[in-house]
Amino acid sequence: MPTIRDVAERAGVATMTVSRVINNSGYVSDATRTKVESAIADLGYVPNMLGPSLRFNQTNTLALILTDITNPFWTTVARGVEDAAQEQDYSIILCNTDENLKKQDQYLNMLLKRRIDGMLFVPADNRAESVQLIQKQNVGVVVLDRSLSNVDVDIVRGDSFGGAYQLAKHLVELGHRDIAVLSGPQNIFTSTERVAGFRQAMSEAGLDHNYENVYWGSFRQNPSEIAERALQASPHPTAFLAVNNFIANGALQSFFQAGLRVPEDVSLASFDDIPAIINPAPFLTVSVQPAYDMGYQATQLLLSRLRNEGPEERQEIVLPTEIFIRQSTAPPSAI
Amino acid sequence: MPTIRDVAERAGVATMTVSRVINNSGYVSDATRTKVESAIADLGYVPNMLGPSLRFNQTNTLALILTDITNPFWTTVARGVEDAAQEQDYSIILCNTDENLKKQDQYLNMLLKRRIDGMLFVPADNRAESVQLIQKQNVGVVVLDRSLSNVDVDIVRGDSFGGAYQLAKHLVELGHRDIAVLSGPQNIFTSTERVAGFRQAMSEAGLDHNYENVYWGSFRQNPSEIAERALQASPHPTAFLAVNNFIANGALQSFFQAGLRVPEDVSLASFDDIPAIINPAPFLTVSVQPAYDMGYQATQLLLSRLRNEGPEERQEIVLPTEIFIRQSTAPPSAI
DNA sequence: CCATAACATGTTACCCATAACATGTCCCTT
DNA sequence: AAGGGACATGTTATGGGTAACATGTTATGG
Repeated sequence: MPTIRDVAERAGVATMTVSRVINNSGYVSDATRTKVESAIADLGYVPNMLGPSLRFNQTNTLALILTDITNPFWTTVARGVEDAAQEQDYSIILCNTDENLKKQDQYLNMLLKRRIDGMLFVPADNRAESVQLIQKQNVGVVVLDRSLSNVDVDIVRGDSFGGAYQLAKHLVELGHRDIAVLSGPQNIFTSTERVAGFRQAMSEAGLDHNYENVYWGSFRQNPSEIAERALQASPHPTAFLAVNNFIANGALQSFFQAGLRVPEDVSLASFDDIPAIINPAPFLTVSVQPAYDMGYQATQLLLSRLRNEGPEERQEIVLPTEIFIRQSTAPPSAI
Repeated sequence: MPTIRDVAERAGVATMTVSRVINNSGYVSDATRTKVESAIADLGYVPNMLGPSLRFNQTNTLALILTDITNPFWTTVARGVEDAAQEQDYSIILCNTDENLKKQDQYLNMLLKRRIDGMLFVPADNRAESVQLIQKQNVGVVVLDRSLSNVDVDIVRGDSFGGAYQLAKHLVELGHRDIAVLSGPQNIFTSTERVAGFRQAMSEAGLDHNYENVYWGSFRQNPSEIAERALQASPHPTAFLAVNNFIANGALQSFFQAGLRVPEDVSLASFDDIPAIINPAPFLTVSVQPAYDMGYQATQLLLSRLRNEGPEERQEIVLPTEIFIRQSTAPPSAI
């Protein structure tokens, strides 16, 4: 691999002059520039970013730490992140934690050793420690999708409360009285927040007796298990609010196995859409978060922080959700 | 940020001793180890990988350059790549080229400047130049999904020919005679290879007169346009073989707009599946490539190359596809 | 014609961790 | 008792680029 020294030697100039040519900085005469450029071309020289990275402690690299890129919601977020980063000449290192704290900590350590400039971070739990660890190392961080209390950190997330409220209200207005929530873990913000939105809608509808109708579970392993549990109630609920798309699809499977038709026998509403190009015939009534924007805006915020620009105080940007009423929800059947 | 020197000073030892403690290399007495470890903890020291990276020209970083992570096929590949990389302590930089050569070249340049150790590369065209550029810079590369002629490079891909052959044969066996291929660009291997598999099946069935029934288009912009063109033939084909999932979904949309039912009026077969967790009620007859394995195996091959292990000669690993016959294909209706 | 600015190029120090080598101690073996 | 291996720690050079500073040249204007 040729270095800037090899180029300088071949062109008969100092390395600094080569550097000026490469970065278009300072004064360089046309004759020198030409000489240097042809030396670069002859040698096939490619500058080594590691030098300046080490010297100035700037790697132009961000990390995106999320639970699982396999979920189309996160895929779309990732695309927003990547696009925003690319516009400003930053690279993205991708990390899947699978909601696994050990894996997450491993990744965080590795990223800190790499001296990445910032992280877009979907924490696997609601502790403050991980974020504080990052901040202590002077690495920028914006938390995605989930809110954390007691931490002074920028957050970009969807309106989980409002989305769940709208979906629950929609089910109530269809005439459902016995509605259950199929939720994720209790220590994850989106789970609890969506449950809270549901409860608010139920309270307002005077259905407080169903306030506790919440089945907690996992976002990942065996997503149909949650719905199976909920179906054991007798009579089973007539409507279900799934807290994310994986849980909704798991529920669909267990409804199918129980011989229940959607929406004739049970209604199902959920969060997050599948892009039309993947699913051309969408069926589920959903509350959709602006996933791409979430990634894009969070990255812009992070990059502005790295430039010491942007708002003084910490931001908690809550993006509005949009409800799409489709075929999976209908009035309850007369018993 | 504390450096190894700060730790050494605080522990009253040489930096080299600290290095030995961190990397568990060489001899260190227990007493010294304890001193150093508490100094590390006190200072919150995190080693800076950039030093050794610069010194030894090894970044423990790979890049995954693909067309669009938004496509679940690529998402799954990406997951395989990431898992394999993580097992061996490598990070993945994600790049979406959108099949855009200019964007691709930009990324390649940026990655070379970063001195990444290797690339998993889905080339946006079938030229040899891009791969040669990478190889000239002494960066490992494994080409994914697409074959390139005239380049000495490892390739891991699915059996596009065989998959298309199987799907076409399936349509023929159902009784279809007028079958069209909805294809991608002519300069992309998977397009041409799948068209070739289709033609082989048609030839064997004595349907050579339909040999040219191929509609070329784009993988990305306006995926329903290809099917629209194909429908203008009169009579229109009774069966369609879409060359990837995006094109298939675009076709479904244009069939719907034309008032054609699938499979009653037209049959549709395609490539690549949507994971069950995303689409619990799969409808399309598809030829499925082992996407996760493709990513996983390619990464393992790349990493073995970086260690100067693995097979002597270049590998072209062709992974078998599996056909899933579902509701989107049926015998042609009597006219 | 000289002071000064603009132009042009060069020199040096620095970032951080570690391989390679150097030095020294202690204990065991013959 | 001497020699040698295992143990323990330290010193130095290295990698590639550029900010900061230094030096020299040419053009401009009063």
